[in-house]
Order: sequence, then C-alpha cells, then structure tokens
Amino acid sequence: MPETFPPPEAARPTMIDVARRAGVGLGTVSRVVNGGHGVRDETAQRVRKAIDELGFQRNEVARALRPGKKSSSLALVLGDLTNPFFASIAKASLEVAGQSGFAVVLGSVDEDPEGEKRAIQELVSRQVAGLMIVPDQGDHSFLAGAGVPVVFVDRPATGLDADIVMVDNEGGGRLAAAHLLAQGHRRIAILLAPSYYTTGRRLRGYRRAHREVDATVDESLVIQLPEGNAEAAEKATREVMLRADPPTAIFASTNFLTEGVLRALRELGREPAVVGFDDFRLADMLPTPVTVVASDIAELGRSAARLLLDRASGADRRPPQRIVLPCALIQRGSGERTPDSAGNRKRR
Amino acid sequence: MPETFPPPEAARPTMIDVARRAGVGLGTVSRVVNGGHGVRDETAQRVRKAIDELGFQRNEVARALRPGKKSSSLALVLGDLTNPFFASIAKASLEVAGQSGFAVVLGSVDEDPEGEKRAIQELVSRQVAGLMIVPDQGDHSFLAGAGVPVVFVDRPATGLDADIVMVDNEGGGRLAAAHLLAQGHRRIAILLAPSYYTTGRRLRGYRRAHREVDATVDESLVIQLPEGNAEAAEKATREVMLRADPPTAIFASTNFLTEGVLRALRELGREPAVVGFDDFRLADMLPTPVTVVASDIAELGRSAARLLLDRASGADRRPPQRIVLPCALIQRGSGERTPDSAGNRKRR
DNA sequence: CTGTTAGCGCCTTCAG
DNA sequence: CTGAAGGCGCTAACAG
Repeated sequence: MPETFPPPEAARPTMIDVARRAGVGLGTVSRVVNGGHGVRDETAQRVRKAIDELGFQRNEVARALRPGKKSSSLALVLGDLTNPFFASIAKASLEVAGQSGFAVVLGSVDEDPEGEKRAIQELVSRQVAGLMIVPDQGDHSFLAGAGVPVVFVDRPATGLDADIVMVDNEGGGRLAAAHLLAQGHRRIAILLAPSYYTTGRRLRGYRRAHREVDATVDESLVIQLPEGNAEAAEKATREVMLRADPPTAIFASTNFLTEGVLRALRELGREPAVVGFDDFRLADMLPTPVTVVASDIAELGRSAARLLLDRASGADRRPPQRIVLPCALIQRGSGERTPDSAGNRKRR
Repeated sequence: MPETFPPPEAARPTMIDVARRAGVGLGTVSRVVNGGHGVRDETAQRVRKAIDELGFQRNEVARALRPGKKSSSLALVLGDLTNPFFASIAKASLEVAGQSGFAVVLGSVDEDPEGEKRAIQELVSRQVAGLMIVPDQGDHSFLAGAGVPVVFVDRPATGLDADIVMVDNEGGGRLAAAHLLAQGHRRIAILLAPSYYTTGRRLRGYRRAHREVDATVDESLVIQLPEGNAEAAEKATREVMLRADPPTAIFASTNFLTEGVLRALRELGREPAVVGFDDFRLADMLPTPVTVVASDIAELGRSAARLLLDRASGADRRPPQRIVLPCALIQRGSGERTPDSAGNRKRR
C-alpha cells in the first residue's frame, strides 16, 4: 500500500510537449487538435501519434480564457433537484447540451432568495457560455449587463427581457377546472403555491373556465398556501374538507401539492374529485389513479438548451423568444368523480 | 424593440480596469480581491469602490489557469437524473460543494458504455478539481494518470483504487430476505438488474439470509433481468407469478424494479409479499404500502462531496477510503404479508 | 503548409 | 505597503 495518497499530481502534458515530441511548432498542434485543416496529412499523423503517446488532452480552461471564446459549458440554475419536475428539466437539457459538446454546470441554489443571485454570479464568473434559469421570485435585472445569453425556464423573470420557455399554465388551469366543471362540480377548491408566477396563471385559467360556464368562484376555495410543499397542502386540504360546506373537487396546482392533498384525503377518508398539475410517477398506481394536467417537461429542458446553444453561438439573433408548450389532460379516475360520489365514505 | 438581440457583448471589466480606475497597480487589486491582506485600509477602500462601480467580477477561468490552482468546480458523473436515487445524490453533493464555493459540473452520460469515458475525459479537460462518479460497468483505470482525485459513489469501479462511498448492499439484501423468511416465506423471488455491482451484493445478502435459517434457495427464483427498468421487472414478475409454483414473496432489488413488480401484480390481481430496495416517494400511499430496505441516499452524496473536497484541497492524504452506509427496513405492509395470504385474490 | 509571436485575465514573485 | 513583470495553455495573426 502506498505511503501517501493520492500519488503526486501527474502533470498533464501541454501542447508544447506534444509539439516538441512531434518535432513541429505549437501552432501546428493547435490546428490538428481543432480539426486539422491546413495541415499536411503526414504531419498531422505525426502530431496525432504524439498526442496519443502523451495522452494529451486539450485544456478547456486555457482555451476559454480568450475573450469572446466562451467556455463550452452552460449553466443551469434551479431549485430542488429532488423534485422530479426539475430533475426532468436537468436531464433533458443535459442531453441536448452534451450532444453539442457542452457540459452543464449546476449552481447550488438553496431556498434563500439571495442565494440564487449569488449562484448566478458565481456561474457567470466561470465564464459559462449561457445560463438557463428557473427563476425564483426576485429581480433579475442584474443579468442585463452580464454579457451572457439567458434563457428562463418554466417562468419569466422580472427586470430582464430574455428568452423564456414555459408551459401553457393558463390553458392548463382552464383545462383542469373545465374538466371538473363538466362533471358537474361547482365547488372546486384550488390550492396555490405562494407567489410563483405559474400559480397566478393557473388560477387565471381556473377563473376563466368558471366564467365560460357561468359558474361563480367561491373565493374561500381559492387557497393561497404559505409554502409550496406537500405538508402545507395536506394541512390546507384537511381544513377545507372539514368546513361546513367542503368542496366537491380539488385542483392541486403543483405535483407536490397533489401529494399533500391525497395524503389528507386518505387520512380523512374523503373522496372529492382531484386533478393535479404536472404528472408524476406512480400517479396511475394509487388507490384511485390520479387525473392530471400534464405537459412535456423534458421538452421544456430540451427547448431551453437548444435555444441557449443557438444564442451562445450567435446563430440566433432574433428578439427574445417566448416558447409555450401545451398541456393535456390525462384522465385516470380521480378527476372523473362526480359531486355526489364525493361523499364521506369513511374507510375505517 | 431592438434591431438585434442580444445586445453587443458588454465587455466585462478586468482587474486592469479596476486598477486604472482606482489609480493603483494591478497587484494591489488582486490582493484586495483575495482577502485584502497587506493593503492599507484606505487603498483597499478605493479599490473596492472601483470594483463596485465597474461591477467587476473575478474571472474564475483565468484564475484556474495557473497550474496546481485547480478550478473551483467538481464534476459529477451519473446516469439518469430522472431516477430519484441519482437526483438525491446530485442534490446533496451540490449542497455540500456549494457551501465550499464549488460548483458542480454534470457530465451528460447517455446509456452507452463509451459515453461515460468520453464524458469523464471532457470533464477532466475542464480542469475540475475532482470527480464524483457513479460508475457504469467498464474499466476506469484510464483515470489513474488523470491527476485528479476521484470518489466513486454507490459502486466501486474496476481498475482504479479510489475512494468509494456506498450503502451496505449485502446487509440490505440480507435484511430484506430475512424479513420475508421470518414471515414464513420459503419461495422468495429476487429480481436483479443486469450486472450492477450492487446487484451481486444484494443477492449475496439474500443467500446469506437463507443460509442463516437453513432455507434453500430455489435458483429458478433468482431472476436476472435483461434490463434494469420497470418494464423488464413487470414482464418478469408476470412470468414468474404465472408459473405452476409461483413465489409467495418478491424482493425487488431496485426502486424501478419495485415499480414494475407492483404494476404486474396489480394487473394479475395477485398479492405476494413485496420488499423493495431503496425507498421511493409515495411508497406509503399505494394500495398496499410498500415495505422497503432504505438507506440515506442524500448522505451518500454529501459524504462523497465532503471526501472529494478534502482530497482536492490536499487536506486528506489517507489511503483510499471505503465508506459504507447502513440500510434499514421500513415496514409498511407489503412485506408483512404471510405466505398463505399471498393467494390469488382476483380483483375484477 | 508551418513556425513564431503576442496576448487572454489573473496570480505571484521581485523590486522599489 | 505597492507597482511592475513573467508566465499558465491555448488561439489567432503573421511571417516564412
């Protein structure tokens, strides 16, 4: 067993080493490494041989030092990777970036509001070629002079007119509510995570659906949660279902909220109709499979990455784009319950 | 609306700009930026003022160019971020790295075996300070001379003696099987994802548990899946349950496999006991809550990041470490079914 | 076609 | 305590 670990840093060979070994100039090596145009075949051969023998790998950092020549990495700033929604975005954008030889740097974003700004600036200081940001609330105008293309994902940011890729929140909200209204529901609770942009649009869709069938919204059923997690939704659901006049249906405007709603309902032994926003794994395996309004989250990530890549390369010089992905209703059962079936079947 | 977008790259100010503006030398600015030791207070003040006014941010790329002075980013190489298991690792390591001012670069790893090597080398060429790798099968000896510390996560790699953080797979496998054996089960099927290291250890634990109670393993119940996804598990479950002598219990050695098993069982209307490896969201919300052997996945990621950070800084020079996290059984119902209750209750 | 040279932005001596 | 100078590995512009 070695006395010390790890072994002394094996100095990585540089282009100069390669040049010396191949008996050529530095520039020639550079040319070979970058496609090898304008180099005689025989020479290129020799250089490649030296590269192999030395195990040379181009130093991307030095390469990116040159101004304008941005590094070949994109940054992705998002909240909780543990949320499948964010994980899908990350995976999809990673794939697209990887295909173009770009790496993706993840900024660690805790919950604090300042954290995001700090993370973004750290990333910018790493000279990333572009930023994909799932913005938290807060102003993002500080990015205006950063000299780096930015694409917002899932929700726009204030203070900066940049590309944005998102889903049709209002349409989705309308879809969910309209579906419930069509089953005859007139008391539909909607649970909203706090102050997310998306939340407002989904609510707007919910209201529109009501208007479209001349139903009035009971404002006491529009529930603004203090937090966007399952626990908050669970608590709120318990409260609203125990009111004298409980809703006959619940629209949970977020995947985590849906989970909380289901927990509360199981505990209470109640079965109002439920529609969630965003699909989730095992939704179809629950005792009553869950009806959701879903969109192609992966496509969200892919579009964002593609757009950013085009911006970074300068291929795309159009004014800020706004890509909106459609939502679709997936009927599984929980959303098809009628008002009268929503009774109080206690389980135990 | 602007004619062209984005606006011409606002050139980011450099230290030289700051120096000029503050009327000091380059070195002084550098000193202020890096802690400001050995600079008169008044001068430092002036420099800081210039930094603010110009919105200067240190260029991390240039900083990392200096040899030895590794970049302040770690690389994380893993498979499918969509798998909550990997997502947890990513999130946790991200947090730890972030606390030390390190960013995390994700290498895009498709399924192909060569892809991982390519991704790793890309990352190395970006001069990351260290690598966290959840290795696929395949040899990793090419990393030996990379001159970068490596920590493997969840499973060791062949061809390289490096730090490894993993869970007690054998113990977990034993725990699961022992639990089922204790309920009186003697025909326990085990579903294994193909050729993962972890898989072999879990099987070993399963066998050990059998030995410990003098039970024999019916080798026809040791099922090697062609792929590690839910579909493969679903198919295999269907087949094994339709045999003349089906198992009375199933041990699914992976979270995705568990899902497939449950799908098949629901479809068949059968209810053998089921124990899964790795906990998963909503496991407690399924018709029969799912018993699992679980470990602290986030801690896996945290430990890996901490260890790597210490290696990168040179603070830790011990020989390669092997950190093993314990597994615990979480009883929820599916694993507590007895052999006789495992009948064929058809649902429809 | 190929070798040489001048920086990129920063850190680190080394003088002053 | 502060300014000036050299060099990290690479690319690009310029000679040969």
